[in-house]
Amino acid sequence: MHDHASCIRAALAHAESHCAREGLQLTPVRLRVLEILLEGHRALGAYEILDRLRDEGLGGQPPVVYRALDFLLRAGLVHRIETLNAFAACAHAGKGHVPVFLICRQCRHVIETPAPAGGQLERAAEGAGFAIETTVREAEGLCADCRIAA
Amino acid sequence: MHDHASCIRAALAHAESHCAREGLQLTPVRLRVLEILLEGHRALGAYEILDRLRDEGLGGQPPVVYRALDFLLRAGLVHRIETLNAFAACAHAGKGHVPVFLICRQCRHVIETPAPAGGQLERAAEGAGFAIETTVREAEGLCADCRIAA
DNA sequence: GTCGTTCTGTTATAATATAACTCGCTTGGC
DNA sequence: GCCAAGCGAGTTATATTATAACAGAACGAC
Ligand SMILES: [Zn+2]
Ligand SMILES: [Zn+2]
Ligand SMILES: [Zn+2]
Ligand SMILES: [Zn+2]
Repeated sequence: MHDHASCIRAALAHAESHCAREGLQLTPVRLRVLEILLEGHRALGAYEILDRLRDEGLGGQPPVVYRALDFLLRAGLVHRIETLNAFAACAHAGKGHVPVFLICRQCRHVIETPAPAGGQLERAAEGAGFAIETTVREAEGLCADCRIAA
Repeated sequence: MHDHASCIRAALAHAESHCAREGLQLTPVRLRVLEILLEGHRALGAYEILDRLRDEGLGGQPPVVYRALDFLLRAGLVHRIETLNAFAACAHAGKGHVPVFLICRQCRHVIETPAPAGGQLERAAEGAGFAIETTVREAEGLCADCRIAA
C-alpha cells in the first residue's frame, strides 16, 4: 500500500529546500497549486485547479494558475501531461529523471515511472542527426485496479 | 535526398486502396485534408488546415476539418502530435506501426520513425499491471538541418 | 417511395491558453 | 528617506483548440 501522506510530506519538503537552494520563491499561490496537485496521483486541468483556488479566494483568473504552473514546471516540481492537456505533481522530485506516464483512461490516475536513458527515442534521434531537448512518453490504458473492476 | 513527389503518390495510393478494402469513404474533403497534410513532413493545426479548405471553398467551419481528421486518424492515415496539438500525415502508411516523432522546434518538420515493441513504456506498464491501449512518444529539439544552420 | 445511414453544412459554445496592462511589494543604491 | 528596478499577483480581454447540437443532402436497402 502506498503511504500517500508521507509521499506528500516528502514532495513538499523537497519543493521547499529545492526552491531555497535555487533562490526561487515558493509563494502562497505556487505552494497551494502544488499541494492541490499532490492530493492524488492524478492529472488536473488548469481550470480544475483554478476552481479550487477560487473557492479558497486565492486568485480567480486563468493567468494566476498558468503562471504558477509555469513556475512549477520550470522548477521540475510538476509535469505537463500532453495527452490530457493537464498537469500532475512530480512523483520523483529531486532525482533527475525523464518521466514516463501511464495514464488510466477510467480513473485518470497517473503513474509516473522514471525512464533510463538510451531508449528508442534516443536511438531514433541519433540516426537522424536530431538533437533532442525534451521528450514526451505517455501511455493511456487501464490501470491494475480498473482492470480488476472491469 | 528524399523523393517527396513519389512519397506523396505512394501515400495517396495506399489511402485509396486501404479505404476501398475497408469499405471506408475517402470523400473529397477527407482526401483534400490528407493531401494538404502530405504536402510536407510537417504538423499542421486544425485551423491551418481549415484556412486552406476555406480558400478552396471546401467547408468553412471547424467541425468539417475535425471530422475529416477524425476519419483519417481512425483510418491510420494521419497521426495526432500531442505536443503541438496538431496533425501530420502518416509516413509509414500500411505498415502497422507505433509511431515515434522527432519534432523540430525551429522548422516544425516532423520525422516519423517506426518503433519496435517492447520498449520502456511496455516494461514500465508490465511492472505496474497496466494495460496499454495507446502510446505517445514525441521528442522536441533541433533537426539536422537546423543544427547546421544554427 | 420511404426509411436508415452517412456525410456535410451551420450555429453556437466549451475548453484551453496567452497578451497586455496595472498595481503593490521588496530590495538595494543613493 | 527616496527612488528605481524587479518580481509577483490581479484584472480585462482575447487567442487558440475543440465539440455539441441540429438541419439538409445523398445513397442504397427494402
Ligand atoms: Zn503518493
Ligand atoms: Zn517527475
Ligand atoms: Zn516525403
Ligand atoms: Zn505513421
